[in-house]
Amino acid sequence: MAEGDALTIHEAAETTGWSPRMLRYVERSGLVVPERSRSGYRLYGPAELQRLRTLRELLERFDVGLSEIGFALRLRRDADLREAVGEWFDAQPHRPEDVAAADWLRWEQEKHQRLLNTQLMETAPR
Amino acid sequence: MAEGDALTIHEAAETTGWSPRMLRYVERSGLVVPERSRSGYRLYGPAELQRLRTLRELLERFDVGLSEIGFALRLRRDADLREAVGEWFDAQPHRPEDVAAADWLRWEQEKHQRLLNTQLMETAPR
DNA sequence: CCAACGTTACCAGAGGTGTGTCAAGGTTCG
DNA sequence: CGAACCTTGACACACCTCTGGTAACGTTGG
Repeated sequence: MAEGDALTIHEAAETTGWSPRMLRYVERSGLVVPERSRSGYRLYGPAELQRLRTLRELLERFDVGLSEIGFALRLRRDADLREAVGEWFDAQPHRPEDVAAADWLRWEQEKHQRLLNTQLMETAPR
Repeated sequence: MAEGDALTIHEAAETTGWSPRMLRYVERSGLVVPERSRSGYRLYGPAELQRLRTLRELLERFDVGLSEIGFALRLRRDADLREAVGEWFDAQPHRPEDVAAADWLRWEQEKHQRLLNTQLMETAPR
């Protein structure tokens, strides 16, 4: 055990529901980056643990991926990008929202349906 | 040619630099959704053409993908999601970003140093 | 009528994401 | 010292993104 109330990666994994593998992956995505001990061990403090738990909830609740939150982070940091994207959206003369939204929704539903189907195929091959 | 000054998918492809295949893909992503003729043909008007050109520039300039702009669109439309993501980012007590980045860099350097040391130990034990 | 175009629905292949596992080696601590 | 951790790196696999095809079939216009 190391100094302070910081947990090692395995301990952090157990209390947050992530796997150690995924904690390293999350770190690489830049979303939760723990401190390091002198010898290089990751040290997860209470703040990181909380952040990991809420991140998990966020991903599940909205069915988004790490890369998407990573892009949101990029949007938040890069003012040029944020502005350019905003301008592109704002430059809609007759905003096709409703039609597009309906289409998008249908597509999403179909995706989930496909996923569900394959899962059913796997778990109930009888 | 159809009614008005609308172009068919092939014509639109030529003047915007996308391929017909990609125009359908862009449509499915919800970013540029053209009107349809009575028989189902896609009709690209001047607004859509401009939108396609600027979208192209946006993607190249920032090296992002359609799915990422699609996520930005989702962020813009879904207030719940936008708020949740914002809260998650804001709930950073001591924002580890800068420190963590610096720390990581230091760690990398040290690792290389250690590696170099061990290599020296191994290759020059004579 | 028929050539040339449109539609959807598939297959395919390269590259990224998400996740597990394993190997080779360093660290901690009883 | 030795067990039980930790580190990075790599292989593997399934799914998604992006992009190109091809097939089967409907539409348009000379």
